[in-house]
Amino acid sequence: MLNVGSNDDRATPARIRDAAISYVGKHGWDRATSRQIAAEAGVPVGLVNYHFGSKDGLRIACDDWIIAALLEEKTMPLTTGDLPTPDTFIAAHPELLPISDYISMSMRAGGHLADHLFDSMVELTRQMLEVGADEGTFHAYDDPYAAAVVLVAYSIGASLFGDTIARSLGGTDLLAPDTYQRYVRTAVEIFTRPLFADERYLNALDTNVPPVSAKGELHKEKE
Amino acid sequence: MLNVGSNDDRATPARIRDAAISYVGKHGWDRATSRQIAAEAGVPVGLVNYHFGSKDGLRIACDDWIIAALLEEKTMPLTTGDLPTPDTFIAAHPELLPISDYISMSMRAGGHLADHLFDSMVELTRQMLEVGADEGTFHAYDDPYAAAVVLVAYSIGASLFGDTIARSLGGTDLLAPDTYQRYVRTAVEIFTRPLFADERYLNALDTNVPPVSAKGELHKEKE
DNA sequence: GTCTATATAATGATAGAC
DNA sequence: GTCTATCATTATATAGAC
Repeated sequence: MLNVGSNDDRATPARIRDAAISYVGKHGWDRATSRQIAAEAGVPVGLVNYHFGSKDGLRIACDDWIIAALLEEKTMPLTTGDLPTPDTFIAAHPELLPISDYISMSMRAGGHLADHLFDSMVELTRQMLEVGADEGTFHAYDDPYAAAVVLVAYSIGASLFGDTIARSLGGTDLLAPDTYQRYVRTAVEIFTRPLFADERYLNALDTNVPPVSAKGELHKEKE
Repeated sequence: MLNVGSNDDRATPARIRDAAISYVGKHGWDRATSRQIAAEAGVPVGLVNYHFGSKDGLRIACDDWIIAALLEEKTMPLTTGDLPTPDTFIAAHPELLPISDYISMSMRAGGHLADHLFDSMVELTRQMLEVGADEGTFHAYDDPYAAAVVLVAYSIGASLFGDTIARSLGGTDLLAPDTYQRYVRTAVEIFTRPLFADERYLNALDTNVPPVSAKGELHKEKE
């Protein structure tokens, strides 16, 4: 899949779709144009709309293809202790690497694909938390589903800001050995040695004393 | 600031800039047009480029104004045990609420403002980790700066996916009392009771057995 | 199915009256 | 400084030859 070699026996719609996934992965849908995608696919512009109807039709086709491709991959290693971060997921499935940029872009942009991926990651994480809790390797949280939701949001944040993290850590590529080691070591330490030295904040919440707002009244609206 | 009431005594450049911040906060720079921004500001299109030269000039002016506005706010409560998440920061500075959407958009899009905000949040978090470690309320991590970087990436992820988190938790608005309580309670529990039930993963890293990357070596400590 | 050429609309930016 | 009118470009989408 996503073969960009010389002997290209893919059908035209597949070539256009793969070119779109590649190009959009670098520039996003807003900045990507039908002409640029067509040029990358080596076809004239007219064929894009002939096969997909419109640019939005192409986007939907790409999203659907991504979802279908991820559904075929069910070998996520639930046995390891690693959380299903995008990094570890891609590491376990290098054949999905060409679409990883597209996925990142989609998470940034939001929308249906982002929601779908978020939900899938939550479900995977929830299962891993369950297995880990049974095995005694993971802590059994009071609200396991909510814990999965929050952990997924965290891991996506780390994924989207991989380049920024690398830069902050003095490197250029997060996957460079030194930088990646420092990053992973820190992340693992955070989930091994709790940030809060004791349970005072948790107890404050459980005794109905919200620590954020001084007046104990949560915010009303967000404009 | 960002007054959109009836008695609008702001100068025209300020009105255009505020309208841009508001509109871009909802739609992003790519989808925002000069005409729509001008319409929201109640001025003809020509004035936008007259005062800011170009659309990109307007963007730079907005970014600079945001940075300046945040620089004026130095009252981030370092004494509390709260981490400087975007939520808590906005909660501490409700006058910045009109620009929170613009900030979120900028973090999604990346670029100089996003990098600047990320670095600022890292520095704030690093200070809080230091203070908290001295006070005994926070854990003293082996690499405090890297810990701040990772925690900021996590908090931004939670911030960018606030709506998605709310939806996953069965609500529509993350700041609705029930949903927010469930979210905060879970986040606090995660940072109170470590995900990893023991130190085996941390020890595995420290004994030179990287779980993800094939070849790895222990990094040298931060400068 | 494929390709060239074109229609239509919207954009950023500017010229010039007031 | 403000506003109207317009230019030049570029985008999506389509028509029609092959």
